Amino acid sequence: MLTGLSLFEMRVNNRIFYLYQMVSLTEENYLKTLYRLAGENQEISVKNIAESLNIKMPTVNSMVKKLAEKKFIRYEKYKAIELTEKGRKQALYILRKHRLTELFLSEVLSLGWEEVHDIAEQIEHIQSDRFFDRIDEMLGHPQFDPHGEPIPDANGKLPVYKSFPLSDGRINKVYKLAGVANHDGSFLQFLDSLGLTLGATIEIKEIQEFDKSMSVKLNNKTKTIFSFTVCRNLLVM
Amino acid sequence: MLTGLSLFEMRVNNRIFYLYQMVSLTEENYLKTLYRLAGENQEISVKNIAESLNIKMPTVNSMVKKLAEKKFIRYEKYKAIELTEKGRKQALYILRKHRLTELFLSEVLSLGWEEVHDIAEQIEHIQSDRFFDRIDEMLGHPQFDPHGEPIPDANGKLPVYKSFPLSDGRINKVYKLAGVANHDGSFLQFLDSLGLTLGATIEIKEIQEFDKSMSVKLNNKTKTIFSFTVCRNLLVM
DNA sequence: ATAATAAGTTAGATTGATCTAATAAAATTA
DNA sequence: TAATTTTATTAGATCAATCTAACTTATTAT
Repeated sequence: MLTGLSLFEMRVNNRIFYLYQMVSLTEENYLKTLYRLAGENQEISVKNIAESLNIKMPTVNSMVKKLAEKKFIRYEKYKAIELTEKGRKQALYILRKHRLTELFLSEVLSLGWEEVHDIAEQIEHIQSDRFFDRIDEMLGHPQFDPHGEPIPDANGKLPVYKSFPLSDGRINKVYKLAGVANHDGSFLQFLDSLGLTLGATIEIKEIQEFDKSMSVKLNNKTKTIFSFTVCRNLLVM
Repeated sequence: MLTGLSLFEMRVNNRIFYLYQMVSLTEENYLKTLYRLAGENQEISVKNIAESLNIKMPTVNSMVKKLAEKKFIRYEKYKAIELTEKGRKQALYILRKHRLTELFLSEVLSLGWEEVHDIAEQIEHIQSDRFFDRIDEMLGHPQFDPHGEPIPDANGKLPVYKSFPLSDGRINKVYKLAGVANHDGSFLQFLDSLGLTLGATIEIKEIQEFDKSMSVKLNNKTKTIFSFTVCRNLLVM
């Protein structure tokens, strides 16, 4: 079934033509998966795609050839797959629709966050910019969903995260390390020894009233305790 | 693509089993069309279906066989096609989703009534009773859409029209002739001469203050003027 | 470095929804 | 009623998305 459209640039005799190209529901789902894998720093391989979409490798193989023909990805036999700018844009377009829908279902229709995903998986393929723009408006052009995931804007631009000190964080929330406020060697060494690199996750488990120290879980593995000073110097988002 | 589910009754060894049967998006669209044709008192023929759905007759022919196997319709070669009770229920289920969606898009998302249909055609196939029940709730369980079309309830029951005299109607609304309060031959002849049969549409264009006469448009074609007496005797819904 | 294992590819089949061309039945007109 | 026209059906092709089985290339382990 054909669902989406993609703006397609074509050069003939040195002149540029723009035309809309149909994108099937299946293709949209592949692009979404490719984008997600790339974001998770996983290799975009035939195997990974097949597992993500729960289909067999030969199916992925032929689809990947089609997506390459349509210039959504770069693909050479036996090599790793890469999204092109066009593919990334298309993926972000769907992602926008998905996240706006989730937020809408949750905020406006008061559906539970757990049931919202499956419905959004269906609605994200609806072809109507007006529909999603209205939802976007109604929600006040949100930049992040309740999981802290960024919502691309109408031009496919991702909002920039604004980081803040971990000490401003809330209990039971998961943050990502975005930077440090203190660049002393000893502090950086301390982080190193805990395996805390940029992008590492920090979950706040407990906060002590008396000294504002925090019990945290790092990268969903190591548990430890951070003093208020440490918390103030860790910039997260 | 599989979208909907249909409750299916099966008898084995005199025992009844219920199971859910998949209904494809295409099948849903056929059922909708069949129901509409039946409602318009058009013959449900291969040709009519083909024209409605803008596909070729042989395609319809094979689909019709499949729908018959699934017990959504009764079909015999060269004979007229009939919806079964199961088919009718399924059609009403989709119709409900369609009309609730239209109303929702118009009332809640403030989309124009003209742009609402195409979006609803897509959303009606979303598989989530929770989603549509929420919308239904939010709209206060509406029984009719802005065109006066009935919205089936969650059990597939159509609301009963309550007819009222056209003289109680409002400007710019479209009504359907449901009966007459005066059965005099001359009155009926008058209606006849205007091509006003049961189900004919009457749109109120203007209402004169001084004598309550109405400028109306009949069947979206003929324009004329009805006296208050005529309006009082036309029962519409 | 070679053997074993994992990942990727090709070939060919299947299913659902569609088509065209050819044929058959039903309805209409002369 | 016979001829003509309309409608319905059958047969066979195509296309997208999927599969299994068999084969090839790349990676890993011994």
